[in-house]
Amino acid sequence: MATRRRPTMKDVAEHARVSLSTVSYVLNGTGPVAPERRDRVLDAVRVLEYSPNGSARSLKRRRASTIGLVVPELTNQFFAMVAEGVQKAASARDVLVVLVVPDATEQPEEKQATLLRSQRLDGVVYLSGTGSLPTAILELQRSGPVVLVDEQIPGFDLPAVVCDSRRGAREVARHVFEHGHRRVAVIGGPSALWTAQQRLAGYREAAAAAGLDTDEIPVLVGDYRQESGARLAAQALAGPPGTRPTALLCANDLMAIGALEHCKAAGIRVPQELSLVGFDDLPVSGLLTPRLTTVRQPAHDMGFRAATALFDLLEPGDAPPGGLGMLPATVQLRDSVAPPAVPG
Amino acid sequence: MATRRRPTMKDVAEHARVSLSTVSYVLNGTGPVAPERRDRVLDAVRVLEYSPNGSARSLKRRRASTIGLVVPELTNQFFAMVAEGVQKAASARDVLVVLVVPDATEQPEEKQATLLRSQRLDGVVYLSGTGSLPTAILELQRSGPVVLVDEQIPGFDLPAVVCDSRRGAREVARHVFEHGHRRVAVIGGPSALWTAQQRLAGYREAAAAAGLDTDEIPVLVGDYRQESGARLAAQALAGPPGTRPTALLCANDLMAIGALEHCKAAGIRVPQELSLVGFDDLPVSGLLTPRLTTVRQPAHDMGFRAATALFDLLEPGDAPPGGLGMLPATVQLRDSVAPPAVPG
DNA sequence: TTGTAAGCGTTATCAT
DNA sequence: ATGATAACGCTTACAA
Repeated sequence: MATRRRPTMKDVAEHARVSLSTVSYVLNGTGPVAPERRDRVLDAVRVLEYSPNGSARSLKRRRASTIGLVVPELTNQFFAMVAEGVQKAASARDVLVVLVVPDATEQPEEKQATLLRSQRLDGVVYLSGTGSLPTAILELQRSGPVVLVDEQIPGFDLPAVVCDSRRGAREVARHVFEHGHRRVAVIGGPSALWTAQQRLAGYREAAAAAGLDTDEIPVLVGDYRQESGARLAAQALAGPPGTRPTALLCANDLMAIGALEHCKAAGIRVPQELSLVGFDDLPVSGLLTPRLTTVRQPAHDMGFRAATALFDLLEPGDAPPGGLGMLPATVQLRDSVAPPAVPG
Repeated sequence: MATRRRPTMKDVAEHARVSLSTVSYVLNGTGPVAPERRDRVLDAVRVLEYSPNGSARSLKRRRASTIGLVVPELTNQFFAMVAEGVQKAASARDVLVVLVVPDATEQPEEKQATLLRSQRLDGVVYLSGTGSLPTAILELQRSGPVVLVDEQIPGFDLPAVVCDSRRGAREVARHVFEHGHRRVAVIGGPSALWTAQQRLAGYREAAAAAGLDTDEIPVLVGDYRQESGARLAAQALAGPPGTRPTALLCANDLMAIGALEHCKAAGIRVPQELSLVGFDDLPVSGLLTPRLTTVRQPAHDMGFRAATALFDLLEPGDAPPGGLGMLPATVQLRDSVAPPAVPG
């Protein structure tokens, strides 16, 4: 059987015995069309199973109705939740979402910028997540609208949707100090990342409020991945029980999970011998033993808002591009924090 | 500042003082161009920061260099892993991946088919995952190439990448029976799904081999979600300890996790009082207490292969479209299985 | 080796 | 209310 050519508007026009423009008017609801003729067109569309060619539309309209979503990985559930939020907002507007996962093995920024410049993407929701230099984002931003999620660049105020990491970190740390911990260590995120800085600042504020010397608190720098959590926990807990930290403040759940795994392997009981807190509230965190005390980020909502902000940027006049305030990060009290074995 | 129009090939041609086609030849490596002129073109491209308009290309080439990935949700890590595999294969070919997450609240099949027909997508990798009628997929398939993942439609042999669920299920169940369990219950997946059927069949084979009457084994039908696992576990374990099952065969990890949560809440110790197995080997499963005995599906690889198969379908002649054999599913022995408290 | 010109399938402007 | 017709930016015969 010969595979038939897909019908074009021309075919529809001929079938309905009207002109090309009439078909276009009907399809887009622009321009007036006599009821009888519009029915003929609609019929033809149905009969021929016509559907408009997206590439031609994009070319003519100068808009792809597609946005990009840059995430470092999908298996991190936080990113997955953000992605679902983005997808939901886009779907409501009949906009496609292209998944961009920068290959770790290459310099991805140039490729992304090219992609954005190629007009196949109208804009980008960007979640650097791990590492990635701020300057690269600035470069990207020259090619088209970019909205940052879970990230911010202090000097330049790019649109960004973040939550109040500093406050969340401060509160969860306060909870730890209120249990009487005095020797704590921080397992932080990549120091280039805004979230890592904010969380560290939050921890320090809480420590200061608890009367500790913040300079005395060891800060081990991880990369937000589970493995680094395990490795750094091992490092932090190397000393004898009497001198090592009684609590670990982990800048995200993944590293807290790594730390917890280390403790299990090393026979350190949590929370009896060591208290542990994370950040993100991944779905898994409530399933661990002990259930992890952490800070919830409204991931889905963040993604949704970021996409919404991007759309506002793309069609000015619709709504003010503002409104990307700071979302709340809420402490989830669970079982991984207890008073230190030896108070003081 | 006035925002400057993006450069087109025409601009490049003028800047380089060559014709349009010469630029095209250089950019696509088609047609011979004198070294000196090619440099002029490349220079112009750099100076003007030109990058080709993707929509125009797609229109002319009749190919969007974009595929769709249909997944029910991203927060399920199995799907996320598949997605990463798809993304990786696509990225290697400079093909974009559009994320399609069917909204549960509407009939998505028609929308997807329209999308595929609109030529914005060259093909689709389809993971129904939960529910979704096979017939809908057949309909979709009329609009363009579709490769199924983790799913199969018995009658019609659509290209599909699956792993050997039946064998995996049989082996993990055998492991349970070898511990001496006689009273077991199955928490199965949606009966319309191939994977659910296969796993159930595997469990039954193992039961038969262990000398049990397969008709005696209660099968509770879940939906592959955590909540249904919890609910069905409660139902299965409602009886007194002497008569209720001593082991639960769960058709996926999510339901096993739900079952485990129920047991914790109900004070049933796993594996001492109840053995539990899952299927999928989600990253979280090894972090649970007890660590979940389950069957690993090579999710990433499945996604990668599915995408690869789709590309083969799209450019015939490159490689034979075959090769989507059945991948192995391997049992992961961990801590959630133990002999029943009261043997026999 | 280089250039001209005819589409690709839409949308939008302008007459009618 | 309807219909020619000119773009949109690119690829590709075909001509030179």
